[in-house]
Amino acid sequence: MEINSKYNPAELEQKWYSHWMEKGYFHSEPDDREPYTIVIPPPNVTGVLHMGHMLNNTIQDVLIRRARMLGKNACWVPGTDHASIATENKVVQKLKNEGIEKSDISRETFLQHAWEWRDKHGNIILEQLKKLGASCDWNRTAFTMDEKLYESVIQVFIDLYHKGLIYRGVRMVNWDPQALTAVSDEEVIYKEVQSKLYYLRYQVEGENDFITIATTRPETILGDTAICVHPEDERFNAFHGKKVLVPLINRPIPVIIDPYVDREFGTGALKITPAHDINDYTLGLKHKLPSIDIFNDNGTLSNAAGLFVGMDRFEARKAIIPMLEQAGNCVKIEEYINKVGFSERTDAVIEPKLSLQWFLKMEAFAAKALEVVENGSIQFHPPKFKNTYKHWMENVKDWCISRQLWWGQQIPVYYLPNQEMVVAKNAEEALKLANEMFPESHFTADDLKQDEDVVDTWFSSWLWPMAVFDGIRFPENREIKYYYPTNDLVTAPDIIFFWVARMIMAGNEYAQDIPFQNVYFTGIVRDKIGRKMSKTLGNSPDPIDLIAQYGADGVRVGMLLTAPAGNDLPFDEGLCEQGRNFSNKIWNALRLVKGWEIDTTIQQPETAKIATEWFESRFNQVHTLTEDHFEKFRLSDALMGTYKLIWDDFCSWYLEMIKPEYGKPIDAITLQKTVRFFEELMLLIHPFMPYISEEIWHHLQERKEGDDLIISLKPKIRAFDETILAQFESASEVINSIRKVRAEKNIPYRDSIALKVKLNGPNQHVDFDPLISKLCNISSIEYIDQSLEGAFGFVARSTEFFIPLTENIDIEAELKKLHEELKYTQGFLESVLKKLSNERFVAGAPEKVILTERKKQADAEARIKVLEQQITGLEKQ
RNA sequence: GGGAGUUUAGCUCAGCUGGUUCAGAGCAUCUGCCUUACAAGCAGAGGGUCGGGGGUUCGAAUCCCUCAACUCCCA
Repeated sequence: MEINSKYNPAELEQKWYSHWMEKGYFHSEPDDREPYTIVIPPPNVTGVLHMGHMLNNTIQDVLIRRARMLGKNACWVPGTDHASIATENKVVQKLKNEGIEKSDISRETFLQHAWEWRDKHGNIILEQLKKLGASCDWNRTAFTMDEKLYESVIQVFIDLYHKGLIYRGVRMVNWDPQALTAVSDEEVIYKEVQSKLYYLRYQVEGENDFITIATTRPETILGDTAICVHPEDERFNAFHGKKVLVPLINRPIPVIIDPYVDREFGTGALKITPAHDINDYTLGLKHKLPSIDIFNDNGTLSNAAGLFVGMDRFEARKAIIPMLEQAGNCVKIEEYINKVGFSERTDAVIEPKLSLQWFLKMEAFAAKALEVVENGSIQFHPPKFKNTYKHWMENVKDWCISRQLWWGQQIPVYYLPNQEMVVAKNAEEALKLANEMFPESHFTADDLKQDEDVVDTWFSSWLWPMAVFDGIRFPENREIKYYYPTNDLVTAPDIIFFWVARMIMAGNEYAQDIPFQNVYFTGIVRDKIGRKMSKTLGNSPDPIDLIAQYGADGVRVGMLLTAPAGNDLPFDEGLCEQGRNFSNKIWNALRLVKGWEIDTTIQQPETAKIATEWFESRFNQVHTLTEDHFEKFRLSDALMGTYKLIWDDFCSWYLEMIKPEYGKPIDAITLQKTVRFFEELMLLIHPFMPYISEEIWHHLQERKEGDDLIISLKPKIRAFDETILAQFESASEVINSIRKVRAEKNIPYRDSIALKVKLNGPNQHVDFDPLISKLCNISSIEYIDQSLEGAFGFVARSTEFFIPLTENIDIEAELKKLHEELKYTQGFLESVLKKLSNERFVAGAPEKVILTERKKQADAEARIKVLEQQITGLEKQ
């Protein structure tokens, strides 16, 4: 059987993914095994796979595959969220292209379009995850607008309302006067704009004195309800407690005192317009100022403005200046650059606007959610995010949960003609409730008007770990009991509050338990010059192209190699190339092993026996280390450890050690052990490289139906022999030195050489002598008592090695090399002696440290002696 | 403006509560090799006064102070 010398992933990946799916290996049902559960951070249903998803889902797949191989009942629940803002935008846009305006169609019709859109485009991202190899339980694919999740959201809203935690209140939102909707903070783009700073003076009531303020929005003076100065700003002491008149309309407003004012900015006096600026709004609340909303929803001035009613806000700004100048209120105008928010959707200038919204009280939730992180019930990886979390939870603000949109869970509040409201899960119940509350009113269905708004998408995501198991509607059901709390959550730190914290809160409230035990925060994937990868910048490679080019395994390895938890990942295609090269390396190791003829009659050579013993220990040593890395969620270290075990220890050392001479067969014991090692290596690498490991697994042996790697148990950690590992270390030093001599002297590998050894202490590599011979093409190793003259040599630790050659030796060069080494060793010895002669060191340092220093001293002294002997020997020649 | 974090080889990062061989890894670089598994490879090599300064200590990349640069979050 001829195996291609280049590993070709595309075909094999398809083959194995289908096979795993057919066998139902990803599917989980509750049983008596220990569960291991991950819920996917549901990607946006409008999204396509980007590098952030690749990283995030690769990590989840590594964890879930590892859990499966540890014999746990692994369940990874996939799904998407409905992303109300983004999806609604897409649908509005699509309808617009078809000549349909959202305002011209009913809510029902719009939602039909939205569902159509979702059915058509909503699963792209999940299909892409399959290419990556994600072993999600696809039977459990969930969507935040699915009936059970939708109902859970409504149920929770109603419950929290009845608990008095949900209330309706006024709040400043980002208003888009063109789209006539509030937009979220994330949809506001701040741009630097060349504008003007107007200095306006307000007359003190009943006096001929003035106070001057600076503003970029002179038209908003019509909504002013105070002037604010800093309490310690002596320039304004005279104004404390007085009233001033708003220019043009002469409304008297108070001068208030608050340290919020930046004394350096403008004149040090600040106009306060609570209805149109978030900071002013806060100050207004604090000082109990009235709010005067001078704008209509479309950005024109309202009756409340008193002047310019019906005029656009920017027109009004132009119009007011001449009037102010004429009235003598305009002191000066300066050029000024400031940041202005624009709507991502319409590019209209965002107007901060007060509006009536629904809120959820957060304080009690936050306290409990903080506690479970502080007391370690939930662990963050890396732990530094505890600080961020704590800061958020201690400065929590009530959650505005309403959105002026249609795509989402509609708020279950019904308004009655008598200004009252009822909260119920549907119209029938609401009607029933309304008539129970007001029996004399005899309401009919038409009297009830449901709140137009939907809840924030996060208000469904926060229930995700429970709702996917239907644990909100049926808290006692078998699945929620079995799978919840989930084990690990993998997500990005920028949603630590939006999502992570809120899931913890919801878990406390509805399951009386944490939602997960560990939170692994990934970094942000950036491009080579440090920019965040984004669609708008166009600096993100298409992950699907990368997979086509390097294989899913290659890309997975590439992503993980430089992605320690919480650190940003400067992405470089070279990393995927490294991953691909590694696949190829493994592939070629297979070709080598499969190429050997077996001869059951031959004895196992001594070299192979030592090699298998050594590798057995080496494997277990590295295995132990990688397990530790896994436990600490240091996945890139775990991967690198396994990578080097395969590439360096297995391929470069072990296979070379046991390799039969060209054309010669291999003995049965060695081959059988080698195949087993190879299998175990594939078991270790499988979570990182699922495809190639499965493929190799099936090449190594004939497998029975269902004997697949993905469901095999990973090896148990076994003890390892430190002595043989130390011997190898010693032997590898010798081998390296011989190779160096060969390289320096241009001695080709095919020319065998003799090696003479003069021991000056214990022989630390004796068992490996046959391997030294084999790997360095040594014809004979001879132990001698006298230094050999006229030979090349080197000193490893305190043992001298000589390679007799016919070639002339450059004595000068050899001497120079020896002198350098001697000088270095002497310097080293000196520093050790300095330490040891320091009384305070000897008195203060622990016994162990002193012992190692003594050993360093002895080793250095022995080595110096040997080097000096060699030098005198050479000098005699 | 407030808070958090980062600063170790050309790049990306390890380095746990200060103490083993004079600071490690991967990639990149350089040198030599088409050696019959692999040039997507093999065998070697070079490269860091651990951001600057100060301090504590017998001893500091590791603790403290200070300065600087960068990043993120909040405002």
